Amino acid sequence: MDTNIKILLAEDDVNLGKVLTTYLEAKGYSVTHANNGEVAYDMFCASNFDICIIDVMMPLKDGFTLAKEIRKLDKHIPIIFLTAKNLQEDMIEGLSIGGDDYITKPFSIEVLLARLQALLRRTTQDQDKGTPSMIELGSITFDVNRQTLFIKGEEKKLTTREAELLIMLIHKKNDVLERGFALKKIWGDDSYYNARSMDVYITKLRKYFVSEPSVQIINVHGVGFKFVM
Amino acid sequence: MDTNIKILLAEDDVNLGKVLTTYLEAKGYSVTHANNGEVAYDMFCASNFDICIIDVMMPLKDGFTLAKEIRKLDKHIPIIFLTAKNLQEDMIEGLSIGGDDYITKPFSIEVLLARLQALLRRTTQDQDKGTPSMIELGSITFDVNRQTLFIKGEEKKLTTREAELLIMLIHKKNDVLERGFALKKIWGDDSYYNARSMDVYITKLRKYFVSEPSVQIINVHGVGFKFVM
DNA sequence: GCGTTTTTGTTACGTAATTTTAATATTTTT
DNA sequence: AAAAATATTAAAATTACGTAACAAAAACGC
Repeated sequence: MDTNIKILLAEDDVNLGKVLTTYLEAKGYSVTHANNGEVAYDMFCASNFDICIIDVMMPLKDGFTLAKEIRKLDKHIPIIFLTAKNLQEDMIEGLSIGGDDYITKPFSIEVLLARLQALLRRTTQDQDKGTPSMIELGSITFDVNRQTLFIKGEEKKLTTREAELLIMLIHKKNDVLERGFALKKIWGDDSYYNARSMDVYITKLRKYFVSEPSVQIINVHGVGFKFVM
Repeated sequence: MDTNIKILLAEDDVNLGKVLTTYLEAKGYSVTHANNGEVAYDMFCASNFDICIIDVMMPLKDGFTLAKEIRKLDKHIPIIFLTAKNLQEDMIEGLSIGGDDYITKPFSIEVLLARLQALLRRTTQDQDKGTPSMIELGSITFDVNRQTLFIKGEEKKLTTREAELLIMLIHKKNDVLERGFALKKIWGDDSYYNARSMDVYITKLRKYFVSEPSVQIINVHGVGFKFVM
């Protein structure tokens, strides 16, 4: 799981609440379970959640009222409604007061998870980070995004093919990158000529690393190549 | 209605397609209706939509395949699936390949509208947050609305084409913008001469960023261009 | 409307990337 | 050790990209 997503679960059915909590926690989420709408509201105020799952019919404060109050405090937080009622008017009301999704009971727990993930995917847009762009290869640095090697201060731009192949080799560092696998991934099929083409690129990559003997691309006869360092 | 939201509707059932189109247009949306997956894909490439509503079972190209292809070109566009199947596995698959919602037939048209609005509310909101008028590109600022770059205090007004291309590149930041895709979107078709024209504009954009080496427009041979920063 | 400016499109050609070819070398199998 | 399979390398051929210079079209001011 990403960075410990915090879920507020408002559900008065003790059984269902426990099942959901256990399941979601097993999936790596941090779950706070409230047994009624008022407690849920207090908990919402007391802490920072990433998403709310709210049962519509609850004692003391129903789910719609709770959702409206939460929306007043936070216009952006994702809200999923759970409900035993399958009335279309209720669904429309739930969505129109600011809910993002509306799941009717009985529902499969996997479906809830799928909808939860779909919603989180959309709301937590952190796609900027995620790919460590810089990789240290001994004294040589490889900027993956820029397809560039920095060799003793010198900047060497790689071609697309060179970069693709190097990424695959590094991904299998100290382990064999199989010929056929790399060929299919990069060249689309493992024909004779593509295999020779790959050989050409192996040669080119080796030349870039002559100044760094701790890095080597060694051949494993009949199998593929191994990037060792 | 906001600013004329454009919907791509991929639905092979002619009747349902017409009903939905009429209804959504009456609600102020602009609807483009495709009768099968292949036509839908072509239409997606040919213009700019705000949301896609995709039937899962369609001739020539099924909805899941279509959605995957669309997701490859645009990571952010909201997608709602429609389907006659009520299989949980299909719903989970649909959501996990990048769908935002999954509605099973028969459905009430009001429910579709409510879910559509809930999703648009979230995505247009996020867009406002995620794509502000001013975009910082290293030391250079790009005013999207005014199509202007601010380079070391100097104001450089971009032409429409330059701005269109730059916006598409930024939208795919650190990822490949496919040649054919950009050509169809901006130039209408991906003929040889339009491709050369695109090259010319890439050259122009690169010149604007010479003073900011952390920003680069890298060619991915045979595929397209990557705006990295 | 008319000339000017700006923007966009076209063309030609140089450069670079990739694939194909071929000659040679190495490793494995028999 | 010979034969077969596989690998290395340079170089030629092919394909894709980059850019300058020019042409056409659209937008603008008068």
